[in-house]
Amino acid sequence: MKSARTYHHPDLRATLVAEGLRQLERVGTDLSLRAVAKSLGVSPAAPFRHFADRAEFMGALAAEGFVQFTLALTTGREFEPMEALKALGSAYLGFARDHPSLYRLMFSAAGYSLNHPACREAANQAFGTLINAVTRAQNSGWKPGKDEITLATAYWAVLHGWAGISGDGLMPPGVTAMDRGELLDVYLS
Amino acid sequence: MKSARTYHHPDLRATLVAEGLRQLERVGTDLSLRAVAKSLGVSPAAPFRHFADRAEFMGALAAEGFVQFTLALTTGREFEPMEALKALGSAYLGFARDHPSLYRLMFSAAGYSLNHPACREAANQAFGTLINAVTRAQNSGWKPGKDEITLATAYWAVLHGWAGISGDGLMPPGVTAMDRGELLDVYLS
DNA sequence: ACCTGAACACCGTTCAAGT
DNA sequence: ACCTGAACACCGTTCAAGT
Repeated sequence: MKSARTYHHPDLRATLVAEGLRQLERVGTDLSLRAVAKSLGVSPAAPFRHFADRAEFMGALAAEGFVQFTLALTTGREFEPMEALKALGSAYLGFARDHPSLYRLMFSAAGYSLNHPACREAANQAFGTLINAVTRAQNSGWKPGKDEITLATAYWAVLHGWAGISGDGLMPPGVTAMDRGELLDVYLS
Repeated sequence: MKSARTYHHPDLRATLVAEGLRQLERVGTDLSLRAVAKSLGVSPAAPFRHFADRAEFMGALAAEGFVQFTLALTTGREFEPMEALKALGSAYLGFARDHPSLYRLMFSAAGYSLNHPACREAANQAFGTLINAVTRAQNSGWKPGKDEITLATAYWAVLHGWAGISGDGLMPPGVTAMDRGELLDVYLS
């Protein structure tokens, strides 16, 4: 029924991921693998030649999200340490705001990120970027004496929590204005 | 086929919520309404006499979660303000740790909490408890001059982010030990 | 007023059969 | 090696019919 020309897709795996990322932002984190396949004109069973199951597919999306994330976090190297730390926070919140479903997926406990190895590695790299910025700030006199990993994790927690509250529409009315860096002044004083 | 005795359930709505909360913690946030109905010996269509759709059912679960949450947060009134603030944070993290799926559901943006009115009201009450603790601390000299709602939101963000990172299994190895209050010392110094 | 039974459109997943 | 077609068990949801 189908010509041999289109029977084998050039690179179905990559195309599925690309379309998956598109649908993720459109329909949210419970996107259907069937719908992704259908919009690519491919059979519902086709994705299973490239991903063991839906969880592995979602893990691939999350992994791709983490590399984009790390890229977005690599910023502010030209600033002085304290400004660079704020710039990183600003970039973090900007990414979460611009890719809400992707960000949510990346940090979902549904096992997408947890076991998926590529995903974990990409996440660790993102966290490494954060630690670097914290270390730089600490070397310039910020919060001396505290363990740097603990400090970085706590900073991560502020950003992660802020992104979540904001993204879930739970931010109290008066507070919305400061989601681009001023947040950090509250604790980073 | 069924006797008139068991045909009408005493209080199906409440029973559905109770069983829903049970299954939520067992199978996670993507529990099936059909499975809940089945384990109650009731037809798959029965829940729809009590909830408009699945989202409204999940909203009811989240609302129940928020009242338990508020209860858990009402603690430390006997302590001095700064200790009470830490106790609240400790209780917050304890709740998130003990009810991971419920906590996740409560803050999920899938629309469960957002529109659901009972849920929003319960969430606001929980946030009010937090603001009270922050105000008490501020009146005793903590971070003077900062807007109290902003301050409370930032504190909330630390806790929410910490709970998320911890619950998703993303906490770096060395940091796990301090999830019961010492976290706060990092920023609340 | 509340519940059932059967149906519908959807979903993830499997597997023999096609190219 | 990669994809299809058809099937299976599941799901949310609707609605006429039962109590």
